[in-house]
Amino acid sequence: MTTAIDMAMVGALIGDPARANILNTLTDGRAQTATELAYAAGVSPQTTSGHLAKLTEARLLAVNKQGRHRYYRLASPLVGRMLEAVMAVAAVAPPRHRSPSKIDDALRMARTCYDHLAGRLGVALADALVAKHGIVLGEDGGEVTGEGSRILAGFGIDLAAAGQQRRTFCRPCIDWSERRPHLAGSIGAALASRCFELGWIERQRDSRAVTVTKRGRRGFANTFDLTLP
Amino acid sequence: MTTAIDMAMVGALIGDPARANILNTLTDGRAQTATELAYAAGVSPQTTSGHLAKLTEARLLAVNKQGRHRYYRLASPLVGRMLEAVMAVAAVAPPRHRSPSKIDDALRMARTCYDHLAGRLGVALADALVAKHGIVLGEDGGEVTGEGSRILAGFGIDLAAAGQQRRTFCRPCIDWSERRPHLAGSIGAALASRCFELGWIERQRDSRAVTVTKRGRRGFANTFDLTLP
DNA sequence: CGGATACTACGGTTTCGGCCGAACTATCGC
DNA sequence: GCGATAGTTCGGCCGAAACCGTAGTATCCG
Repeated sequence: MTTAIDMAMVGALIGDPARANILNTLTDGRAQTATELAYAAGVSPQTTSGHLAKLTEARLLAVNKQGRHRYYRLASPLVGRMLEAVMAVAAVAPPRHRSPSKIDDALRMARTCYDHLAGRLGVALADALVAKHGIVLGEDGGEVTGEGSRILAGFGIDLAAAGQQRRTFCRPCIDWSERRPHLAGSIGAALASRCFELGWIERQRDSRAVTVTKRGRRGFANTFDLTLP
Repeated sequence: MTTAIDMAMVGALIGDPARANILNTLTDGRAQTATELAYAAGVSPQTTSGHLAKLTEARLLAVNKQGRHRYYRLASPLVGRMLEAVMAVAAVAPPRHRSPSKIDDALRMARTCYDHLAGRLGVALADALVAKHGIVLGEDGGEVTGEGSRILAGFGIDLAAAGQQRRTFCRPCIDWSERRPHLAGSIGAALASRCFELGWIERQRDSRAVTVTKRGRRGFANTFDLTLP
């Protein structure tokens, strides 16, 4: 069964703590330099370099050379979805001593996950859309209703423009901090980018966390009946 | 980042060749005894026992004790989806010496993947439904059209009964042998079980492969305009 | 009860791979 | 050109874990 060997190879790549840290920090979709990743991984630059070489050779990462910097990023959305899936299992799997306080509060509140929103904000947004009957979410799929299209159009997301042939899809993604699904897929991505565009949320420096602005707080309340703590 | 450690733990579990073999043979959704898995893993029963214990403790597998046998199976669909995702990137990732002939022809032709159909049959079925405009498939989502509901109903799948509140969803799943999406999700599962029910396909002993019966060949041709080699 | 089968527990060996220190190459700013 | 920064390569050390042989427990069958 030659295919299982390939699976093992990918698993082993994820299976090292340093590499897992690297992959984890790259799940926000942005590219990072080798040095930044070394800091995130908690190992020396030399060691990090080796890890990055392996990950790149295996096509999990891609590199952009820019002057003396090398920007690493996830090679494809496929890799991002795989990491999501692994995280989902990891969140449920171990009965181990998990100290919930260890998870950064800001991250737990709101963060980006490749191209969409996660954390309490992401989950709350999904819940709000479900409550308004704008979307229907199941275990392994989701659907935008007619009402949902209307809501999203009102929010400034043009579903038709998003592609006549390439449909805009709605995919649930299990949130590892909240253990409940949030919105991924093209709908999730469109929602997130529209929120950035409106200035409702802003990326934090050196973190996957995002902060909800004052305007965003009002906006989420008005548009989605969503009250954030 | 305590969460990356959990991810690494899961990755390390997948990352051993013996364990990868075990997980891979369990992706067909059936339960297997420790001895059968030892054979599949290619290591001694003692070693296998240790691996199974680790996988079970991490909640990737679940056990059913029956007499002196222990039946191991994937602990949840979540684990199945994770393995699908890992396989998908493993299939794309390595430029390594991959000998395509090594993949068993029967497996390549048709097999089960947790609860749905994969291989050429699975991909062809998905293609046929797309061609008939019964479903729309994108990278990370799918949708059943009105025409699709009609086709499926004619095939004996009652979408309404499948759940009023729990909608029947359509999810693409990248096939590692064909490198193209086939149908997963509740639609994929319903299709597969209906095919078994009609006697169109049959499980092979000691393999994840399935064979298309004579009746199945006619049925696929008549119902889905699908000609199999 | 007694032998056979299914599985698990323990101990010792060996290999694999992560890690860092030191040294090397490439780019930037001056 | 020169020093500084970003990044990689090399070599040696060391710990974790996979593996099997042996031995032990549970279950089936006659």
